[in-house]
Amino acid sequence: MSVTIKDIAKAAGVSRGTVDRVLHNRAGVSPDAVKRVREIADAMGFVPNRAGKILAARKQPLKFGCLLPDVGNPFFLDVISGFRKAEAELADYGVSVDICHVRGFDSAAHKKMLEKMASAGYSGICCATVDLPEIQLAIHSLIEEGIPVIAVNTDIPDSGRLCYVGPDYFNAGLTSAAMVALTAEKDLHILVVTGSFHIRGHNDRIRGFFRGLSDHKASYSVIQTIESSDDDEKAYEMTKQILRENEEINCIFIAAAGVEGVCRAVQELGKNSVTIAAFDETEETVKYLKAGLIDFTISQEPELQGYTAVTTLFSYLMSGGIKKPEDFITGTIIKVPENLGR
Amino acid sequence: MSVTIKDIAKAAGVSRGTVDRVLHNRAGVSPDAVKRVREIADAMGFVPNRAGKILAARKQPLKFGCLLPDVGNPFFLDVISGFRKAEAELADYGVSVDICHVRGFDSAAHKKMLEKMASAGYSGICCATVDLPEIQLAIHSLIEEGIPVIAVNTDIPDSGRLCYVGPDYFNAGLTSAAMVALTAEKDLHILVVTGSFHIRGHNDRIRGFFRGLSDHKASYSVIQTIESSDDDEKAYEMTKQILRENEEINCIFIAAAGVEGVCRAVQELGKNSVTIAAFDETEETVKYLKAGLIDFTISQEPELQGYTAVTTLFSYLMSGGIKKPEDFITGTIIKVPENLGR
DNA sequence: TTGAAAGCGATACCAC
DNA sequence: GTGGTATCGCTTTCAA
Repeated sequence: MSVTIKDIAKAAGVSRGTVDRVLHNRAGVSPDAVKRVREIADAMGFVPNRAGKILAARKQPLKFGCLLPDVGNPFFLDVISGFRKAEAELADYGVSVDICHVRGFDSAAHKKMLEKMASAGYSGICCATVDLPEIQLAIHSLIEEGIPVIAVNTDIPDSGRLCYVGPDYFNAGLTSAAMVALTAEKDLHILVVTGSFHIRGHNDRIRGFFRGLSDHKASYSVIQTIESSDDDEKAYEMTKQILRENEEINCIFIAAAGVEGVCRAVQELGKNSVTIAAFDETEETVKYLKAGLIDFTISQEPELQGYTAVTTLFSYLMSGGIKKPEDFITGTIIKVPENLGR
Repeated sequence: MSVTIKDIAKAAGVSRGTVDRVLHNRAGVSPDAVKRVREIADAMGFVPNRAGKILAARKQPLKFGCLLPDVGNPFFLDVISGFRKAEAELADYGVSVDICHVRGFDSAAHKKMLEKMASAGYSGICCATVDLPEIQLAIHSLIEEGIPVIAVNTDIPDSGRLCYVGPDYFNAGLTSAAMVALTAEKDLHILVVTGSFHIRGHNDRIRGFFRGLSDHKASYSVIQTIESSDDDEKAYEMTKQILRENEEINCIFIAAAGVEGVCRAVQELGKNSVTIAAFDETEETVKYLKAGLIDFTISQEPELQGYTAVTTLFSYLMSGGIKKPEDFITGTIIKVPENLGR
């Protein structure tokens, strides 16, 4: 059996209350007692018992807030189900999770939501937001108010966030290139469709992709790079036009949403031999994978992201915020029709 | 806040002790009280609080036993690290895990170990063993003694085991075929190297593979099927000879261990254009993936298997063994050099 | 057949 | 500054 507060109290010749005060760096203990308790606790290798903590903590239940740019973006449904799974698992421990929805990636809207969340009484916050200076500042002030923040899906390194939980976008691009190199013709003429030139994840995927092609000594040329703004209609129109004007295109790299639009254009033009590289396991990518238009997609364990973010926040608070948790990088998952959904 | 035993006791006009007795189907309660408590508990939607249970349960700590055929088989190292991870996470809750090592798949040795484990005082057992009648019986008697058993990595359907935690071997074969179809030439001349003709997982992978090739309308012929007994030396000798005698072989499907031997033979003969399909992310497959001899391997989340088996057993016991947990099928994970280790 | 009470480990709060 | 004590939800034991 492991060491308890009671053991320490006895060994130090003080009461459990005093030990608790020392362990939580609370004022009102004589320097002498502080020193003795600290030493004994260290010597005995004290680790607080989670079950006991949790039970005692039920008097002040924990509420977490999760910010998501998910209105109109089905990808985040899986992240949400991860949040909910964690909430269900931690319900006994007095944890509840609020989801705060925002449409798109408008930084003003995100900032406003973060400010609103600051005064909602959350014990911790998970957010998938944009890495821009005003957001970094908003997160900074949350942290100064003592609310820990975890960056989910998109990192915000200079914000003081506790840690990052999400994919390695560069590696996903790299892996996509490996799959293209295995699959496709040697002479690639590529159309790149990105979501936004300003979102780092998209850029990292593209960088990774071309690095990967180089690593594989593939000969390739980029015919054009377009921005879909995650809008299928726009992606459709632009793709169709560009494919008409550039017969030689034999590979389309879709760094973000817009899959439906691109695929529709390809299908209508009957260009079935074009290799399409996509990301994530959404309704659209699944549809076109099954249809055989897309050969593979690279996914990123979205549900695990949501789940891990919440449980990490909980563990952090339960351990008294001693040490910052490590970043959690989710897998680079290759999906072909055969292993969809598993 | 949720319903507690105290709430029920008050509502039913009995003591907490009586409620507890009813909830655990213990004798010594008047039929009248039983009925009332049951009804009220149901009506109020009582769900026992894990933290409370765990804390009270510390007086009788839980010990789990895990049977593994891992002596000489590096694949199981990852499964073990999953067991250890779960143990560390549940240490606060009084859980400890013993690993019982067995060499190979000799059913007599497995049976003996299971019998030994029966009298070691375990509250639950996880086992990766062989699906043979004598083992089924041994597991049956464990269960009759009230020790729940979870099958890890290899299912033993007719044993009364609580559930199965492991991969879908057939799907792994199917997915392997899809990768070969993407990668390789159209006219396949295949050498199949299996571990044992008697292990279902290996057979399922092979079945899945050929089903997948058919689905992809690949034209193929099987030149030969050999049994490596997970022995690299044997695999090396046989592969070398067969490759010499059958120049046309352009694809080797390795359903189990023996990767090192096969690859060495291929390398020595300079047959670098042969497509090799392998399984798992072991030291050997990683080595030959990086060397470019293997294009891809299909992995199965071994660590997650170990982790899930133990946590599932724990949850089951903590919930009072109310309902059998669901099977947990781990992912069919495609690994290329780029996404190794993530 | 039942109730009351003593824990499990950590925390909060009220006395002194 | 400090000790004592009630509490979180559940289990177990001892009396009655």
